[in-house]
Amino acid sequence: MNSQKEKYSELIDCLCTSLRRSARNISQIYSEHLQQSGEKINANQVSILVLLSQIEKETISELSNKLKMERTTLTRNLKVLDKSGWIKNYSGTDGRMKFTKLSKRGNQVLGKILPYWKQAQNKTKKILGDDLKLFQDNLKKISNL
Amino acid sequence: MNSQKEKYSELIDCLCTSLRRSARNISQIYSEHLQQSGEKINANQVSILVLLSQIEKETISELSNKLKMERTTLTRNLKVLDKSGWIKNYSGTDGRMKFTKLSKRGNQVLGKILPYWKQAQNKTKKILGDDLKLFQDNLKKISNL
DNA sequence: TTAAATTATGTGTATATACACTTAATATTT
DNA sequence: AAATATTAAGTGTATATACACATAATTTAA
Repeated sequence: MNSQKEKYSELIDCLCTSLRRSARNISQIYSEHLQQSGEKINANQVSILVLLSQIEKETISELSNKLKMERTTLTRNLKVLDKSGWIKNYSGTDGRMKFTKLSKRGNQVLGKILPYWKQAQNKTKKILGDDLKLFQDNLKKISNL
Repeated sequence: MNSQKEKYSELIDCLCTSLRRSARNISQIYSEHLQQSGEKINANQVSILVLLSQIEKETISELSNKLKMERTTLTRNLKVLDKSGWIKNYSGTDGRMKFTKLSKRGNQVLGKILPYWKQAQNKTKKILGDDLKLFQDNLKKISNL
């Protein structure tokens, strides 16, 4: 059945598949570099800590909006960060809300991994060369689809 | 501590984070379109079935190389496809190897989701416009980092 | 003010991902 | 041929992801 092969051949150039594949690989690259800091931390965890470093304290829902990450996914991700002592949780007047903040140790870890993150980022930028800005713009477009 | 905010501000433009975010979102888009076929299938599962449609039968290791997907990840992904009856497994003369092939039902499913996949793919292509080819090239570069 | 609707968050379940380790089979070495 | 090394695949564990559903607190409507 050679017709089958041709029937689905266009499905090979799937943009979703390509993006997932790239995300897998770049996650590996970044995480490998981060390992060299001696901290047991990965790229996804860093991205959340970085957001926390840029704000005072915010609710899970607000954070999930900014990260464009499903709220319940974030809940589970935060649990891991909490276990490592990198974040701190607070409650406010509204008993439903839960506020999250970067902890002192979380801040220290960010400082420690910074140079290794830079290495990974530079490595990636080098690959993209002049296409960097356009590439980032296109990623943003897809994130907002 | 405003200095902290500036100290890590460059970490916000993390290419890894952007790629992961885009991958999450595009996966949602594709999966939503695929749902409309009536089949309970997602974009990742399609990508594996598509690869299988292009080959005769291959070992897990060979498949994981072609997909650039960790072998043990693929093992688990194949288990899901097997449960749905979309693939078929064979053993060869070498008792260690396990060969996987698209099943008749798997082939049917691919035919059924094809138009919905096309919708998602066109939607994405439209967003990228003239940047499509360059974008794909850059994704490929990152996949091969 | 009590009932109903809304809101913020968490949990159950399933899939995706990857590393460390295990197991079984084949190939190589002695 | 038996011991050793290599190879192919699976399992344990942990994290990431997302949907459906549950729960608790607050707000709105009656």
